[in-house]
Amino acid sequence: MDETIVHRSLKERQRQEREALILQTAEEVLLEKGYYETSMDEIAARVGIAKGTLYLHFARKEDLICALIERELKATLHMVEQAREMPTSARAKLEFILDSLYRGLFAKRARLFYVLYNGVDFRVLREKFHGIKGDTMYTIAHHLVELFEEGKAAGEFDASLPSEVMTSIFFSIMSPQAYKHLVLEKQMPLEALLQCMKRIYFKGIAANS
Amino acid sequence: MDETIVHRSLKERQRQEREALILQTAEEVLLEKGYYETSMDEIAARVGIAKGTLYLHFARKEDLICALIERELKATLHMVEQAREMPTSARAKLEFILDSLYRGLFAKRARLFYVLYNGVDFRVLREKFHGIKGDTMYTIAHHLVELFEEGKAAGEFDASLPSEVMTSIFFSIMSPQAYKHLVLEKQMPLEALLQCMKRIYFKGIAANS
Amino acid sequence: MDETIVHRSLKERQRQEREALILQTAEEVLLEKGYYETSMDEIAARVGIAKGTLYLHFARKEDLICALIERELKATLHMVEQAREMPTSARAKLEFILDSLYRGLFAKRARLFYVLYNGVDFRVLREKFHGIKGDTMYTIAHHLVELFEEGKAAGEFDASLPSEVMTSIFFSIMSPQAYKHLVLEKQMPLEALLQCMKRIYFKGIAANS
Amino acid sequence: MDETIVHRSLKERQRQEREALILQTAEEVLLEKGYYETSMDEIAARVGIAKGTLYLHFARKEDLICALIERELKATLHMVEQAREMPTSARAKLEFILDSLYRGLFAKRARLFYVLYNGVDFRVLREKFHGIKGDTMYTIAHHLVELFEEGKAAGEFDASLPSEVMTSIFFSIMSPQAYKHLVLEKQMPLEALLQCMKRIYFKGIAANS
DNA sequence: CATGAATGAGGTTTCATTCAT
DNA sequence: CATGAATGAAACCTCATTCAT
Repeated sequence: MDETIVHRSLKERQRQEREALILQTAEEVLLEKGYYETSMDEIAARVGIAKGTLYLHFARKEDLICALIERELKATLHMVEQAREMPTSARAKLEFILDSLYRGLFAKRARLFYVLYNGVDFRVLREKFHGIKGDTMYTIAHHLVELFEEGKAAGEFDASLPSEVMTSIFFSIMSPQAYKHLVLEKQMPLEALLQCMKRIYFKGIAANS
Repeated sequence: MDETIVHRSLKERQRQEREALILQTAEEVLLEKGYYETSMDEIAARVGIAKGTLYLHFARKEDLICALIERELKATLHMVEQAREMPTSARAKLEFILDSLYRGLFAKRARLFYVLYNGVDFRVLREKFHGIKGDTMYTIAHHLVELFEEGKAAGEFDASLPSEVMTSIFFSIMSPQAYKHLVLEKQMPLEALLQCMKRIYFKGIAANS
Repeated sequence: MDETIVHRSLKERQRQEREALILQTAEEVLLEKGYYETSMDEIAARVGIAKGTLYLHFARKEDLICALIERELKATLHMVEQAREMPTSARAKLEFILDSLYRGLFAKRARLFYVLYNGVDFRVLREKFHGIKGDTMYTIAHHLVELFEEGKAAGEFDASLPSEVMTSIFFSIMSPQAYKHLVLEKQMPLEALLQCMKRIYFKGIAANS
Repeated sequence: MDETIVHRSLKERQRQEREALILQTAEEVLLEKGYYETSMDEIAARVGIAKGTLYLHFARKEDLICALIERELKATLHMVEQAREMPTSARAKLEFILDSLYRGLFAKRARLFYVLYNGVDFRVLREKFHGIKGDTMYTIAHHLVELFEEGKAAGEFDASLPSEVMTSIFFSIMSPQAYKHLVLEKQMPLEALLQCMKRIYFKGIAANS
């Protein structure tokens, strides 16, 4: 019996490891090629498994992408929760979030997140996706709203601005295009761009002193 | 002779009208479904013509989309040029541009423009597309940069911010997602959203007085 | 009345002239590109008429090609009849035919004729084509058979060889591939090739002296 | 381990068998209808597989046809090499080649070979095709040239005739049209036709004794 | 379980032919 | 008559998904 359990949990762990590998790989391909140019064949090949095996983990291409998105959203949520627990000003917490999202070669996560929130790609996935939104995405947004409320209460932010709008702009202010255009093409240092964005954004929402 | 000319110009006008209708329809489908989910079949069906007829006007799907994009970009450029000629402050001109882009049911043009500037779609079109970008898109961006310089010179905007960054944010600040989430789902009036965006943005880039 | 007739015959002559022009052009395109790569569009464009006009003359692409073939066959028949009337030996007549067919830049006629007789292209046209074969082509072949009989009677050719076989080989001995390979690629003079072919062929069918 | 190998080789053998079946079928359709009238749909249907399966074996229609051609050319080359090794006169070797090509219901191979060497089809394939020609086809032709040289040296053939011309005629002497006309329509026995052709050809190129 | 060959719906594109002007 | 825009059948090819081994 025990052996069976151990065996099962071993199998199960292997399964989860492979699933993680699939998600990792899918993410890479997705960011390289975009949703429609990404084929299940290529993902399977890059992972080093058969296409059929891919379908043992994710019954549809959609499902794979959704799992991917959910994974990223959960990691993001975790990061946002970390930020909320920081013993600093609301602004500092928000800056921490921005930095986390966008640092590290304009981290994959940020690009994925952007694609997710602003993207025009996954149009078809929207419905399914909404299930996730109502879950993780909504929680993230809610944390941010609370952070903005927190900042307003502390006199940091302009209380006459709706927190939802502040959240929306927060998520759209630094687009991958800006990164591509300014950092990659025009050679602007990422840090400089981030500082600039923050200056504009936080000044824009600052309380009138 | 005259008759021939009249006849020709009639045919030509009909042709252009139909082409406009195709572009119009393609735009709708494109915005509804995205590039990859848009089929030539569906466009033809919606226009009410045969597939072959579509190909008389646009030899490839690519060409149709590019024509579409070019049309919108040119119209946008025209609008931006109008703004530049206005006898008002730089900020007023920029507000005019924002209003033009985003008013009217979050005008299709804005969404297309957004997709165009921030999109992760069209990955395949990039080459051809670059011809357009490098041409019209670049000119539009250049006008904006000059508007920001103008505002800086007039003491309206913070001269220590790079105009390119201001331009990037200007284009990404109001994403279709914000519109969907706040206006469509949360029933926020578009005008209120626009005012809010503008307040944040222009305060964010304002000169330190 | 008379005027009508004159008018009609004028129209009719114009019509025939145009038809000839169409056939001429079609022949050129056909030889350049082959049957399947030749489009009615291109023929019409090269002739300088509308596609619809083409269809006033030839109701189907097949018909145009058949008319073309028939024209060439009739010209060939005419030439063969000329040969038959020559006051020379059978061999000289046959050489005249070979020269006529193959001289002049490996005359279009020869290539068309070859395509026609040996070609693998017009497979689809075969049925329709057979109607022509049974008409003109058959007559041509018959003339050749008679020429061979004539030569046999005169002791020129080997009487134990069936004239039909002699005819078949006569038509296949100089393929366009031989021309392409030897004359165009290997720079062999056409005359030398022709002489060579004739030497082999006529020696091959010569009477045992 | 062994099982895996066996399994693999079984799969591999099945794959090759199917590929052979596809080539076989494609050959039939090709000979019946010609390149342009042959559709991948029809080949798949005749083989009894789905269209997609066809594309697992041959990524493009072109590739399928080329594989077909290459297969035939290689088999032909093999046969020619066999002939060269025969301890007989050059003429006997050449007769062996002719017999091999044309016997057996005017073997498909001969027709394909003819189409290949003399065809006006495949215009589009020429580039890819040239790779094959320049490779296998050239080798075959070269063998023939050497056979003719051999015969000349042995006093069998007329040394004043260029071997290249002899080769060209050798390949064009027995056209599929002759076969159709004489054997199929006029009921001439294939053997008789072959004998006749050979008599004419070899007498034509014989040395003047 | 893992595999990957097989499937077939669906997409783009071409072009002979028709027909309203 | 002449025109050429419109048609739509049919071809090639891709790829998510299934399923026998």
